[in-house]
Amino acid sequence: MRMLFLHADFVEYEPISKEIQLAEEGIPIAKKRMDDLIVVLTAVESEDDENTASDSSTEIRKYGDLVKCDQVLIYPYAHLSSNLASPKVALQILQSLEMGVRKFFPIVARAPFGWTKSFNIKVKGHPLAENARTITGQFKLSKSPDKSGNDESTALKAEETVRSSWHILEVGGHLVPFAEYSFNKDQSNLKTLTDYEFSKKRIVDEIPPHVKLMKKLGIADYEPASDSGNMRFYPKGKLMKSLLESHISRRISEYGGMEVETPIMYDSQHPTLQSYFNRFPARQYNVFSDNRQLFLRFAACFGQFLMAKDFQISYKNLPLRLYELTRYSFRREKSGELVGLRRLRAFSMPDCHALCKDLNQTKQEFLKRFDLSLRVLNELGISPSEDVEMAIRFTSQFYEENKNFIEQLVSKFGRPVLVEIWPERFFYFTLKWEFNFIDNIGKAAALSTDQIDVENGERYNIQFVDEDNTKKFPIILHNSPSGAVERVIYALLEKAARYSKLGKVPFLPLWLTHTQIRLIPVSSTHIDFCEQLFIELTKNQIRVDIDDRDESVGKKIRDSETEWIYYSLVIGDNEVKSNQLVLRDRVNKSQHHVSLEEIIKMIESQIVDKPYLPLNLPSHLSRRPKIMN
RNA sequence: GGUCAUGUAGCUCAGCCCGGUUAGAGCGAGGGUUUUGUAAACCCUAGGCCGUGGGUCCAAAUCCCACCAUGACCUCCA
Repeated sequence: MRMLFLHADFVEYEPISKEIQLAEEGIPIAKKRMDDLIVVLTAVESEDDENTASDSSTEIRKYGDLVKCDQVLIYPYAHLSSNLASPKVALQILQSLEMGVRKFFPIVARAPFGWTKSFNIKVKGHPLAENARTITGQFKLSKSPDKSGNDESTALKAEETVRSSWHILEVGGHLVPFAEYSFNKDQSNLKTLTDYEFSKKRIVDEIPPHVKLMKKLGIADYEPASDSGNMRFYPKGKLMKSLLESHISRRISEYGGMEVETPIMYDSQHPTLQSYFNRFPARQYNVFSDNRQLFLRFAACFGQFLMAKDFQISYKNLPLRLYELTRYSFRREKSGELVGLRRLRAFSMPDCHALCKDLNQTKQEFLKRFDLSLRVLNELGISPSEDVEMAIRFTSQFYEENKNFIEQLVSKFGRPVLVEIWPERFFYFTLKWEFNFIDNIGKAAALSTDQIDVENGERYNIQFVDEDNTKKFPIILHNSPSGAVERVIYALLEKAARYSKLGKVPFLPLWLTHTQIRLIPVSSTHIDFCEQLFIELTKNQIRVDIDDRDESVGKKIRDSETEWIYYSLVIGDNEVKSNQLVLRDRVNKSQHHVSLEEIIKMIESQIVDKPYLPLNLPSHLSRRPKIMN
């Protein structure tokens, strides 16, 4: 049975004439109207029976709970299916569905069966207002909610997900059904992830702490004049972003990714893109220009695939790695999902694809990228062994045929992982994994991810010439070794907040901080000496600034602390005379005598192999505007 | 869209329940004093259509209604 739920402000319908012989009798020819209701457009299919009807009424009840609505109109709508039941059976099942629904709703109506009807409906404008269901005897398919709609067919075509089974896969290959797995104390995050994915339960209701931190530290903020989920990044945040991006890009380049740049908007009528566009219309930003409907990309896939299609590729060139860091990818996520930097509508995403010759090469390449992801994430300051949990999803067929390979991934990760198994392939990929960061309010956010895509090579007509001189479609891997850059910042801030909660000193990685060392002159007469130090440190690619404001030393120290600056040097007469400096270390809460050379060495040793960018603020604090507290 | 919050100075907030001088504080900003030794020097000043619109009242930041904005949750995540 196929159903399309529409949460409507009102519906008006009027039977016009009998359409088929078996049409219901005694139907008054009069316009009917109902307000604030759920319209269930329904098509009964050939294999449907009383059970499907009963399952369907349960689905309607659930939807009613969801949108808090207690009126239902069952509206026969044959156009939903190309596999209709015979009219006689269909009417019976519709009647039985009606009976079922009456148990759950005080007001239930059914439009006459077998009649040509005119109808007028106003669908509500919220994300859940359109919802499609397919109910069969075997399993239940449900469709993700769609936007209030203009295009009904898109809602029907939209992606269906099957009910999947959940497991925990241990290192060594032991696969345990979720329900039978007992989590030990160290696995509380894995448990949280599982609960989050599986039962969709939350631990607590509060604002994630990174939202306050991103403002307080002058990293990022909401921009009320834009669409929500489009953030502004202050100088410190912009620097941090640039550094993260540059490091990620370098590692991908070392791995072999060829960096490219592709357009951010695409024609929604383009034949290759059309199916994608119609699949997720609710999540697109649309731009109308010159009578064309363009949509903003939600990933770098299109650009790279359209590009690869025009390459001349030999099997000798594979695996072929293409990389782009999108600034931006756009996803018009539902407003209620947007929180601080966790999920945005415009975000920067490293997106690296690899075209592979066959499954064998795919698996080798996949492992390589798994290592790359582990490494990158770790270098960014997010520890794979402490801060993230892994989830892996695949079809049962892929598992049966590639058990060893999957176990290899788990053993590389080194801890049990959450597994979702699909009975069939419903997406373009056969396997995907992701690293999930669990934040302080028990929400999971995916960072690194990789997928094995067996569909888009053909869809985009990307071909390579194989050894036997025939053209073939490659398998495509989709990897982001870090996940969205903004989300990395979110994870780092949440991690720092966790430290804070545990009574430790919160900090961000030294190589990402705007000021690595602050010079604090005791009085204005010491500023000259600070400037000499400044030149020396800057020459060694250390970001340094001078607090030359007319404030007390105590005040300047305090500000340095609240800005989370690792190192401060108070410069007074003693330092000018002796050349011995006293280094204040915020994280270790200590002070010790050192020389300038030692400081340079120490900082260099901590940021080794990380990119450097100069300070993105005036070097003298007296020249800086107040950006945030 | 639903539920629940919130909206007062650049920022963080108090005042609202129980209506009544000229709406307060801290931080920040401007001016001055101070030239400072490891987490907040001192003094002065300027900042407010109390989200918007209605209503009740002699009187509304305060009570009522509507709207708008923002957030959390519901839901979901190519």
